[in-house]
Amino acid sequence: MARPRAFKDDEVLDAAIACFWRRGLDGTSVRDLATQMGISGPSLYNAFGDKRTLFVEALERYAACQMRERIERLERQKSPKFAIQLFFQEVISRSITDADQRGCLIINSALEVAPHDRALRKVVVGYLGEIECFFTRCLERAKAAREVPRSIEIADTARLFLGVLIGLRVAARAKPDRLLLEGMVRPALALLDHPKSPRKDSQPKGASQC
Amino acid sequence: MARPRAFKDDEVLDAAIACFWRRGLDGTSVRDLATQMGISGPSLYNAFGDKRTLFVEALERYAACQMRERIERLERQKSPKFAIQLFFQEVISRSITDADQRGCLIINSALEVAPHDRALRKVVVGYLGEIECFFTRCLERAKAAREVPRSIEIADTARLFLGVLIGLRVAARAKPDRLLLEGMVRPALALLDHPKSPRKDSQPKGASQC
DNA sequence: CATATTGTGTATCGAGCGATATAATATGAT
DNA sequence: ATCATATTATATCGCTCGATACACAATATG
Repeated sequence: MARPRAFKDDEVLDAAIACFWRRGLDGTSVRDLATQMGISGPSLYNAFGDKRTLFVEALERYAACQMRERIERLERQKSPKFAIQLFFQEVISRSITDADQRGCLIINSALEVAPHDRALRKVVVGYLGEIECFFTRCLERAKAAREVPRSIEIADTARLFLGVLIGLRVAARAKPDRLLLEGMVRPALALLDHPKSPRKDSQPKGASQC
Repeated sequence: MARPRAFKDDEVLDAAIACFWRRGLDGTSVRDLATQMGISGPSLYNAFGDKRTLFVEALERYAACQMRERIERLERQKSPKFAIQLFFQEVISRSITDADQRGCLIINSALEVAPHDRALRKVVVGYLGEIECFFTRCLERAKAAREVPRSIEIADTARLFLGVLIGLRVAARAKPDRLLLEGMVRPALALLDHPKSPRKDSQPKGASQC
């Protein structure tokens, strides 16, 4: 029995995500947020508490709309091995396309805010764990389906993929170069191929440029 | 023919490194810097220009004293394969020991400042390139010495190691857990082992905890 | 319609930011 | 010793930060 909101929470939250994604938590001012969200400062505080709380909600919505969306969509693939390949292909594609070089909000937060904020660290670690579990599930299914070599160590390989993903997204913020990013991923994905598969082994010769 | 500095540039620069390493460029105030460096604000500006210039110099000194020191020291190892293994072992050890979870200043900067600062991006990309080249050189030597399988693709494997290193250092800032970090690295380093090596293949069974 | 309750916009709070004007201080060259 | 020059500390600049006090606007219930 009072005046209703003049905006939808999810829509302004998307604008907040855009801000935090580009500039991080500290790099985004409340004024930036209010402007991009199309509301005024006090409305922001009234609806979301304070800046940090808004960040937590934006991060959660990001996780749902970006990370989990991709995971669930790819996991509907018939081939779990192909799901993993598509995952990296998609991330690389996004990374070299994005003009703002935003990377991944979760991974950006792992570096920016996790070390200084215990509560947020737990949240971020949880999201990273979800990604690792996606890899784990895919690897289990792939192994059961004989899509990958029997010798693969699932837990460690999932951790490797998580590491490569993080490395990929961070490297892309500084150097969004397709050669670099695909080169990073290729030897990791090659672990999924059967060792006796057809060898197209010819490698470019010559000394390195170092 | 004037009043001499009351401090040594390198010493106060080390204090500046400590600040930037813990809190980043934006997270460190000039007052923090001056206090930790043991000098006053105007002295800082007189000696180093402005905050960003100080950061560039601190980053360069970090690269010299931390990154290149490790690279050059490990490259004096007889075995290039062992050099790579030691590299990761050392980084993991530091990562889980560091109470402040500072990670690597270069990698932190790749994420914090590189996307928004063209000049600094080139600097950071240069440092990352030095790391990649370290891996490349080690792999070339290892291959020539038959320490690693002939089938290894040097360029991509070096990129993978760079990616895993970045992933490792970022993940460690959020979750400095030995199991996770060593698990990440293990399958990557396993690429360096000869495929026919003794199989200690027994893997822990059971479903994952996801 | 009247009232209670909530959302909104203007204007502003104190605090901290990066950077400096100013003047006193300390040294090498003459 | 004196001067020229560079370094130093105090105090403060204008600005932006996150967060709010306040008054007004809009709706559900009586």
